[in-house]
Amino acid sequence: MLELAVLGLLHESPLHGYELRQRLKATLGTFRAFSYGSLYPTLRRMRDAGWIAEDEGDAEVVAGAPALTGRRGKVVYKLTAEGKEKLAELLAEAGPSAWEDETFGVHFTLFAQTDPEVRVRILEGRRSRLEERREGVRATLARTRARLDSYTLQLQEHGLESVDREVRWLTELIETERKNTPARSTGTTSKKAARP
Amino acid sequence: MLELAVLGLLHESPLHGYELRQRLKATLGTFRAFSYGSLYPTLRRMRDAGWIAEDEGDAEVVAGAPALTGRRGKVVYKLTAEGKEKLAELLAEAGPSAWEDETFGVHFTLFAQTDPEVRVRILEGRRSRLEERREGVRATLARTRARLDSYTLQLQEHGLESVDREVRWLTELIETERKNTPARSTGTTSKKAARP
DNA sequence: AACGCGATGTATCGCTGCGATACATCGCAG
DNA sequence: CTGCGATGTATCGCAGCGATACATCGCGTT
Repeated sequence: MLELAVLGLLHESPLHGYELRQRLKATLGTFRAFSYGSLYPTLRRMRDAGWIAEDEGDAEVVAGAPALTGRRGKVVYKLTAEGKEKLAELLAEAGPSAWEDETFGVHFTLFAQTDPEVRVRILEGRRSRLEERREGVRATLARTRARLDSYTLQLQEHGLESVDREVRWLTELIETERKNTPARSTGTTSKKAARP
Repeated sequence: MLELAVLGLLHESPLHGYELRQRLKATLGTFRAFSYGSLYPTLRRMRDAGWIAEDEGDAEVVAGAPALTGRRGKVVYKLTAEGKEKLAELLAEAGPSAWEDETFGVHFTLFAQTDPEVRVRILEGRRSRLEERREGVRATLARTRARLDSYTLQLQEHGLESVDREVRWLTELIETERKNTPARSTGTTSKKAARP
């Protein structure tokens, strides 16, 4: 899902690997880093897929002595038309893949570029996912509570509270979101709206 | 670090893969699952390394028709002497590897089997690690705040608060821990104590 | 003037773990 | 007697991480 993040970032301006990684750190914050070990291979894959292209141009600015081995200028990437299409497609994605732990954060940072309806759907999906998990854990916990030592119990408690906290956060966001949208009809509008 | 978790679980009683996984879910709770995709290969690796051994015995209880293809009874594993050694070694580990995101939870669930001094050291290490991360994010955030849209900002804020929360939790735990131990001298005892 | 160090920059390698999937058996409810 | 959900073992491809290597640039110190 690094792909989505990269696409989103490049949509604003062309960037090279290093910069991309800085931005990734800046936008994702506490959530993840996306090391170079994933970035560069992904960039290559995306280039091969035709979603992004190398935007040579200011390479000579840096290239003081480019004749060493096989040149070493910075490689600036920018979105292609296909890339933009792909981005739009991924941004419209409001299915389970969007509310998974690893993916949700990325989607969230791109909410400014996301359709309001999709935003709400992702937020709600994420919340259900979390609630499911919480109930699952609670159930297992109820069954096994007796067997567990106090440390493990404390960990469970803490984990459960964390989930609770995120659920509450999401709920607030959803309400704000609803308030800010023209409120198209009440409750579950549904009736689909361009599902791929 | 599934290895540590498995070692810790098997230290209490012999178990087979499926059961191991149930226990893993029960003890780790919200933190992770450890799918079969990691469990079984790990089990094999550990067996090959000599840390665990297959404890055949009640295989015939289940084996109604064992002659099918190449038998299919449950495989019960138990700790070997080497396994116990390895467990003790890993349990004494209080270095950076113990306070990483993925590892910390596992260490924590095994705290009942861990030396009190090591417990405190892990807790403190984890806290510093978190504080470092928080400051790092805060710094980047201060530098880039202006460029970020409100959604991204909210994500940052939420993430930061989560980290804060865990730091507070750890602080409480550390205090409790100190209170419960005979308090060997005051503050940073240090002077080392069997570092591998 | 020389030195080195930290930021910038691209890239690879091995490893851990995940999710999906396959397959087989058992006990039980309809 | 039929099928379904729990029990049980196992593999495959993939994403991402952390460590590492290497090269250049701008900077302040000595």
